[in-house]
Amino acid sequence: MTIKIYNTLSRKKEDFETLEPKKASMYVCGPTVYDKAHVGHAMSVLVFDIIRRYLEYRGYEVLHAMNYTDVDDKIIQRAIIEEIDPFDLAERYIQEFREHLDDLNILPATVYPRATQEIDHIIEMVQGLIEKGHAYESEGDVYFFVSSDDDYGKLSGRKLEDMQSGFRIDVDDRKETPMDFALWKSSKPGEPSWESPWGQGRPGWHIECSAMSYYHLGEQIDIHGGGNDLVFPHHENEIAQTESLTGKPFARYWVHNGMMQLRGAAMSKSTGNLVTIEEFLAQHDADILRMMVLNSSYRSPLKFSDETVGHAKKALDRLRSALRPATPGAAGEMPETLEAQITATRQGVEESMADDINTAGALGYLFELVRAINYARDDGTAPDALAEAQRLILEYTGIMGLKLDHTGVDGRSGTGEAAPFVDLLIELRAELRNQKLWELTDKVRDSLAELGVVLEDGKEGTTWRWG
RNA sequence: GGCGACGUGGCCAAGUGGUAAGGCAGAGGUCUGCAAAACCUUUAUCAUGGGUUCGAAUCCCAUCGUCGCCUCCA
Repeated sequence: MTIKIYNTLSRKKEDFETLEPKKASMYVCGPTVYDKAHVGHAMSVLVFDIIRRYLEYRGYEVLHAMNYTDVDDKIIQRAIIEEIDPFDLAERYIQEFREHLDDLNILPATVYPRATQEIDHIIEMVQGLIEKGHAYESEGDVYFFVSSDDDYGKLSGRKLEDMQSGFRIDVDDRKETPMDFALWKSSKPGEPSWESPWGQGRPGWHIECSAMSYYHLGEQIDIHGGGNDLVFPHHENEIAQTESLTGKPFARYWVHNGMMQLRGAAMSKSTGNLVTIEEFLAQHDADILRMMVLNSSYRSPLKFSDETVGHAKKALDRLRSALRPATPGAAGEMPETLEAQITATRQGVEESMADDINTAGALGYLFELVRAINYARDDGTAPDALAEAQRLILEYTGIMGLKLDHTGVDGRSGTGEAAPFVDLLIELRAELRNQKLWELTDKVRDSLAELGVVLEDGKEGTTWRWG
């Protein structure tokens, strides 16, 4: 089945065809590390993790690069305020981000390039652009000459004339034209800087990604991704730089995720409208955030609120409900409805995922299978006869990166070490039930519930799970 | 002001030409000491107004509204 993916460049879904068969190169713009990352960053990382997992499921070998911008104005500013070395500051947040990636069950990228470790490549690229007449040096800065790029604006759909007419009067004499952007910035005393043919300085924001993509993945790549707030100017400028140098199309598919919204506005570091990943994970299972992303379109805005978080949690519980074992002693055969639903789900999920990674559509089919499984269990279907459908749930949720095991808020996992104690309480409670001491019976259940343990009395006895 | 995206039931959200998936919440029921869970039944004509078409949530135009970008931001 052909994979279709939405390309920001063409504003259409396109058939996914890689430069090399069965190999996909993907460069995703990572964070600028000057502060704690928020769940919006996590969303972006999750989206591309899901895409990557899906491509691997479809047999692609994925070369995946995610960068850290570890030198820029914000980092320098922040370092001055905190009176620490900017490199230490960046390092601290990179380490923190790495831990988040791990907690969020993100597959490790092939490479994690950083601007400060690619200075030679960046300088080489800037020089190449100057030689080709696409950039010029001015008082120690180097600017990209936007007018030299005849298709500048093609990604964001802007025309140079429109932008310049609406542009504020820019009194920067160092630039030829107002839209020109810095490839290399001369440094002030005390700022991090590197030797260059144009004096001491540091790279501009956009060039680092062009350079890192070029040197780690090649002149041309299959997927270039990031949040849709990066379309302009960041990705527009990356295209301008790379294509002006190579004369070839840069990325085949430009993929952008929508913004996470909090209180009606995009989460943003600069406005402080955010929930950090740290705060989120202190209270919730990582699967919940992934579920929120999965249950909507990756390109649309995603609302973050107590309510939407709650929805995701419920949806996860529902998926897990399908994995509960068959009723003890059940020996029934697989009902036809379940068999039919397995086929329908398999087909539906495959079609949905191939259609621009439509995870929400795919989940719809999984939930239908959940219902069929639960129905079959109630109907007395034997464990073996449930197993195939349950395996399918695990297989597909696995492709989406869900774990479905329950890790409690404070790290207790699965049935874990608390199990013998809970079992003991259930045993005692069974005795109370026999004696019809309902008040005490209910008290045990309520008290356990407060500790996060949910008791459920069924025909074959009491079962429990983390709630 | 310019560019782009979007507007589906109480909430979240699929569906891009043939009479609306799924989740949550709600109502009724089965089961249960009660509850929970699970299961069954049930709840929409797709922002508004025009147009194209045998037929539109789905295409076109207009209006209203929301969001993003145009300065650093996933």
